[in-house]
Amino acid sequence: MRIGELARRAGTTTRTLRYYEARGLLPARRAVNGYRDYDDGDLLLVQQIRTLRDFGFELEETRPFVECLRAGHPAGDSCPASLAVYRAKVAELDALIERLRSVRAQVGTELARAEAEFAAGPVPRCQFGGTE
Amino acid sequence: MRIGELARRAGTTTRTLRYYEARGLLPARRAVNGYRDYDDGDLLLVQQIRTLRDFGFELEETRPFVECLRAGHPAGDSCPASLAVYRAKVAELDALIERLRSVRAQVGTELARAEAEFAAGPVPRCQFGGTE
DNA sequence: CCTTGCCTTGACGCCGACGTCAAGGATTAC
DNA sequence: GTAATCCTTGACGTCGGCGTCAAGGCAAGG
Repeated sequence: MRIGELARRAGTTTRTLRYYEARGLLPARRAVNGYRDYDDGDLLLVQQIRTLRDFGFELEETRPFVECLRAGHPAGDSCPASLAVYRAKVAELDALIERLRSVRAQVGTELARAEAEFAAGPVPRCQFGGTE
Repeated sequence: MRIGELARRAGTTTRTLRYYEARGLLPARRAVNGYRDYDDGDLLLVQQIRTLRDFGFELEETRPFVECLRAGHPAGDSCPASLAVYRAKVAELDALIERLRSVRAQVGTELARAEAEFAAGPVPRCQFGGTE
């Protein structure tokens, strides 16, 4: 299949697929006319990349999975390097979530405090208490 | 005080302060020689911005707080517009945390599954079970 | 007078993952 | 034959928040 069809079937764009090729993630055979020529295996590669990207993986982090598939393994995560990326990502997510929870708590506290002050003293515009 | 001192006292750089000025967040008076001239109120503005930035607020989201302070209010969050930003940020954080928790769970599940397969069947390299 | 260290503006660089446009060749539909 | 739709490569644009460099002005100490 050609690049347009692969893009449609993978739910992405031709620009994205060419970008992946430029990054060395998706090498393409060429037809005699120079057109890129893909098969169903390439579709699997793209789907693997897209799935991980949707999870928030950076493109480089998908490389072990892609190479694992290209090496003939049944799944992208059938290789040690992929598992290492999984573990790092889980740790990264745990740390990030904890940080965000902390920030959320602090912002929530500030919000509550500011709302309380708002309910108590409705906007002191002037220290002499002008009526305007 | 001049820009270098303000930067030091605020724990940031002169480049950052000039950037804030260019964005209209930190207008600066000028001395006769053209040097920017700041006072302690400006330090408060910068500290307000940095605090919110550390929380993950975008620069534009700090604007209501800064304008609130510049309007003479005691705190950056003494104004309705600031409270609105707080509320939006809390909602945004809640949604983000929930998404990340979902991703974390899925990645954790995939990791566990892949590890289990790894322990069970150690790398089927060839469908004929070659010894190499 | 000269050096050092502050300050000024202007402008390009960076990062990631593409979007978008341009110029031109190939293919397909009618 | 020709128009519409694909494909090719190349290259610049986007976004946020600055970093970094360049060329030059201003002030103070020795």
